[in-house]
Amino acid sequence: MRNISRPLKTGKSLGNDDWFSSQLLDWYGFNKRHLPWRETKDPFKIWLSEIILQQTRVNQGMPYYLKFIASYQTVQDFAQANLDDILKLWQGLGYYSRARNMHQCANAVMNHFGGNFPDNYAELQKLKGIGKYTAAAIASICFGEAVPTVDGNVFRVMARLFGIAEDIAKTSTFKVFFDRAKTLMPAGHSGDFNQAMMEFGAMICTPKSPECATCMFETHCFAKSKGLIDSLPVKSKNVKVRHRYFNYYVYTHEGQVLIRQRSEGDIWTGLFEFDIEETKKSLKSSSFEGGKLEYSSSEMVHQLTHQKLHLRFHVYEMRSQKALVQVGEAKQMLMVSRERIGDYAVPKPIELFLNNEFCR
DNA sequence: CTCCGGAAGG
DNA sequence: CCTTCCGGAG
Repeated sequence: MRNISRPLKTGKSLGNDDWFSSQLLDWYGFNKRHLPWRETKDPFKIWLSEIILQQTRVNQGMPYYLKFIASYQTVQDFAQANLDDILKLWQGLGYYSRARNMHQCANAVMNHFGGNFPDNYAELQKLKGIGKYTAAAIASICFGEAVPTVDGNVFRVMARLFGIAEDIAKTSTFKVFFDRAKTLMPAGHSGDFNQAMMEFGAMICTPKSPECATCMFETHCFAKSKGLIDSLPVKSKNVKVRHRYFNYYVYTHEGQVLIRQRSEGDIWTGLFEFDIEETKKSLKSSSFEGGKLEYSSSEMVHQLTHQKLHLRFHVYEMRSQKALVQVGEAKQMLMVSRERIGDYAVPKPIELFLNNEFCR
């Protein structure tokens, strides 16, 4: 990438008229990454990319964006798709409610807006999965509306440059950043300005070890001059991790296996898994008497922000096909062949088990 | 291990 | 206002 950071003219201050935005847009023009969703203003593609990029870095989201665009060219295609197929494409990306909300959103666009996304900030926010951030992204990029996208990057860039020390975890702080960002937006360039702010936060003003040496705002940056780079933005946190113990029972017979779709109200809604017994304390050794225990895996740990999952897999070989069918009916499970498990969306640790231990 | 991050639901 | 939803990077 070219480094086009330029020294600042003297006598200018950040946030003064459009000096800040012209510097930022200049930097963006030379240094932006050329990403597929930056080649279009199609609301469907912008919507898709923005939902994928929520809580997800570009490098991780890219293959998913390409898969989705290859499978669904329009919001109509997406709306008509089967939710299970969408979840399968989404597998591994996390926060699966995003995929379910997208399906609802696409159907609302078809049924209430004639297949066209609404063209403004307020209406966009009425759609499932579209909040203030995504509505601002679509409204500014696709329709030129002057609304700022305040995401983690924007919080960080502005908190550091301007020395805004309000706690970004508090809801009320959002308006402080939103209003300030809006005053900085250059007329007629809201989409590029928003993308430039976020790109700058992702490439230069990063959470850890930002590239202050190549930053064109270095000499005017509040945090840099005060030595507060590592303490801005201010973000309170209250993380208490809950331990959970998932005992999985994998019932098999001659290449057939039983799986079940997870219901609402917990993690991994809509994804498939094996028969599960959740225990309070530690994992159980084994408990199923209906088949021959072939194998028990070692404990697998899967760390989420608020949960630490302890998983163990017990593989049982049933005596007969009939026995397997009976268990499946009793436990309301679906019988599939090992080769077809890949057609179903599964959580990350199940995918790891399948790839590393079960289907080898 | 810790940290990061939009939207929904309570 | 607070908590929950997920996986990857450092």
